[in-house]
Amino acid sequence: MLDQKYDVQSKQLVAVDCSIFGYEDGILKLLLFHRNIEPSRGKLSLVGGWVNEDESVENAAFRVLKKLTGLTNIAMEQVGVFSQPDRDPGGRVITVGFNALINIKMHNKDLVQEYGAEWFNVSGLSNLIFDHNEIFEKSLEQLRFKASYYLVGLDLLPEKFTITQVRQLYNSIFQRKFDPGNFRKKILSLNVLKRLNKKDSSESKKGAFYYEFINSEKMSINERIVKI
Amino acid sequence: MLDQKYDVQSKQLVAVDCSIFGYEDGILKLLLFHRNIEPSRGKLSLVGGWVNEDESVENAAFRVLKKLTGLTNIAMEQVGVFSQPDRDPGGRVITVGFNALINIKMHNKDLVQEYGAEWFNVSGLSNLIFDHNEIFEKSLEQLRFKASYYLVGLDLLPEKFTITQVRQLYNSIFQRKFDPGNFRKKILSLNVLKRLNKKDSSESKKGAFYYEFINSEKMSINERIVKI
DNA sequence: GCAAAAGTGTTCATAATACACCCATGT
DNA sequence: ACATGGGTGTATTATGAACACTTTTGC
Repeated sequence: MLDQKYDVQSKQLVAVDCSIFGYEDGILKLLLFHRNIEPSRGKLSLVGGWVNEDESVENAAFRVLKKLTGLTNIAMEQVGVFSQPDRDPGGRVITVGFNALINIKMHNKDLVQEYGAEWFNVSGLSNLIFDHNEIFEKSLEQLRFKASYYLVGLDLLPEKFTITQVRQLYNSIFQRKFDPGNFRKKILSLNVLKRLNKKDSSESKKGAFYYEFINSEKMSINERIVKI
Repeated sequence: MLDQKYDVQSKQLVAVDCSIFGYEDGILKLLLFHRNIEPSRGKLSLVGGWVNEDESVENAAFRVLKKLTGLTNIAMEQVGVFSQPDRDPGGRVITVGFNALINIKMHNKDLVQEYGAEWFNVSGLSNLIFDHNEIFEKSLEQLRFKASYYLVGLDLLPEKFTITQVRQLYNSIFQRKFDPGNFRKKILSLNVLKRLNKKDSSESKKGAFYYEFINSEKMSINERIVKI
């Protein structure tokens, strides 16, 4: 700080707002809830919560995610700070956007229902409250960016999965169709998947080999997966 | 927010800390100042300031930059939120890191001196207060990342500059030596520079053509400049 | 003439993309 | 037998990196 003392500064309300992405039936979805406090009661909102004095913003984000889905140990990432003084008509709130990508099948549906939350298809979302559209757009952009460099979301798929399933996940994230042959070659060239001897015959007559993840550590930012 | 009311939440001190990078004599530098309040009075610190209730964090960052350098209209970018409860021994402060890249020759040296600030070579910096080392490391990483996709810092150079000058700037940002031939070809292939008819003869006997920037708008993220 | 920076050209390896084509099998 | 998704191979093009080589001119 340039010169002012700590005790004469104005304090602010600080919150987190989480873009919780989920994947189910080949579709990328976002968890939203019907806001139950004024202002804008009943309208759609990202999942958020206040930041307490004795915790980091990351901790607040994890707390919010757990409260709504029951999930812990999910990677979350900062998206950015949103702090226009008038962004929340209810008062001055500085919010930190966070991203999470979860397996819809794994979360606690009772909690989601209790809070009036719902999963929405990400394509076409545009009527959230406040500046939540902006936060969501930036979150999606960041998810795509990350997915272009890292193999994301393997924990969203079953333990054993086919390359086609990975491709469908990527199709849903990027809203485009990747070439089956090229995508397969690219993913396998990363050397992070191990082919099993079992086959999945539910999607094709020939059957597709199952793969599993070896480990996550050493994927570098140089190994670009898809070009965006 | 999931359910709590606005008026019972705890408010926090919010600050910005800016990594102000400068370029001079072929060297990348960082503006730091000797902190003049307790705790840690006298130790080296990033340039920071408090966020007021009626402004965005971006506004606070611009305000701080102007206060210390006199400069306005400088692009600044969020680096991230740093919010460990104990990060500042003086009390709970949530800080937002910001980046700026300025031309050292253009700033107001009197202001810098008045606040006890100094320019330090970025290579080897490691003894800042609190978590400022972490903020600085992330800032430098972000600067490099951005410079790998966009032609940054052209306003740091004279109006008319040689390709060699651009390369030296990049050498200083990445702390490595780019191949003169390849760098030249890559930069010129972006089609954002226009060759002038004048030559600079101060650096070589043959003389090097001056170039100037055409415009900044349409550089896309696909046009990678250097691989990191 | 020579050193030194400016600038051009060549080669090699790698990677993205498009797309042809074979494989296996349930119906 | 044939349609369908699985999987492989190939041609094309673009790009990065290494580096040889040519140009210019002050000394």
